[in-house]
Amino acid sequence: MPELPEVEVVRRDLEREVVGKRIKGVEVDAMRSVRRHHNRKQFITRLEGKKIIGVERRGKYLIVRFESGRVLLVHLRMTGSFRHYRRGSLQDVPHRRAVVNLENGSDVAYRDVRRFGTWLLLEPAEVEPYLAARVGPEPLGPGFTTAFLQTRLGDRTAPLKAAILEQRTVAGLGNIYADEALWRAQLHPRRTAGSLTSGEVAELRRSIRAALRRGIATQGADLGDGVYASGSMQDEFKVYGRGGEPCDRCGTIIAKTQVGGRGTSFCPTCQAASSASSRPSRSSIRNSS
DNA sequence: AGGTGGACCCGAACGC
DNA sequence: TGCGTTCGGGTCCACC
Repeated sequence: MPELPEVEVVRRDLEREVVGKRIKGVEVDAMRSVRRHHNRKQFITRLEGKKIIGVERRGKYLIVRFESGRVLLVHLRMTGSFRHYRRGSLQDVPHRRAVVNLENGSDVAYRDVRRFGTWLLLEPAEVEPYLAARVGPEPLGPGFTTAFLQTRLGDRTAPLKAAILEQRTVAGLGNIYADEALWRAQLHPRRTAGSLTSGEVAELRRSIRAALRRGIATQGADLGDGVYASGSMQDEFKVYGRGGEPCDRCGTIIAKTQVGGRGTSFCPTCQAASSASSRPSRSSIRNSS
């Protein structure tokens, strides 16, 4: 599912294909978010003839900026994806929900099997307030400090994993990279968020950043399900989707459970519920024999 | 106020 | 084989 690394890969692709281009036409079919927030005809009219000057990202939101200052805010949710087609090669793929025709003759198609994805056209003054209400500092940016994370976890009683999944705490973190980050930090997903020592918070911050960076470096994860992103991160997962397999660090069988209503995979030994002292150290990483 | 669980959606995987 | 059921995932919202 697209989380920060996958969305960043999509952003880079889109940036390369659409920045500097002008929109000729837009087709929108069966998009709940457009019907809910806009008059469809007006939505299309507002995009036609407009020049795209940038594609940015905040958390999992894609920010398509126009010359006018208006912004198309796109959230892929679970199964949203974009694909760029050269002039005349546009295909009528299953679950295609929208197409943006560019003036150079190429097309950008939007696919979304489960139709959770959202497109929202915002006026210049609306963009920052909208995002500020929903997402915190970029975890790979300078604002994501240990002090910030400590404040967000505070004395909260929610499970640690639920706390870091909040987008105002860690913008762009989703279920997969949350599990991967907690494995790296050797923290139990059900630990009470407020129970972490400052050392553990610092390690958590490092682990979140490392997991996300690794995701970007591998061009994100490709989990099929109609998603076009084509990275190789799925081959490097330490816990996600690996329930029943041995932990790379200690050999214990990876457990699969529910935390905060979300499927959660973790190593019961490395990520013990308490007592950091008895856990395998980073230096005892197991050789694959 | 913080925490929890359901709704949204639909294909895949599973059970019988 | 074919049917029905369950699951999952990000975000919002209602409820406690």
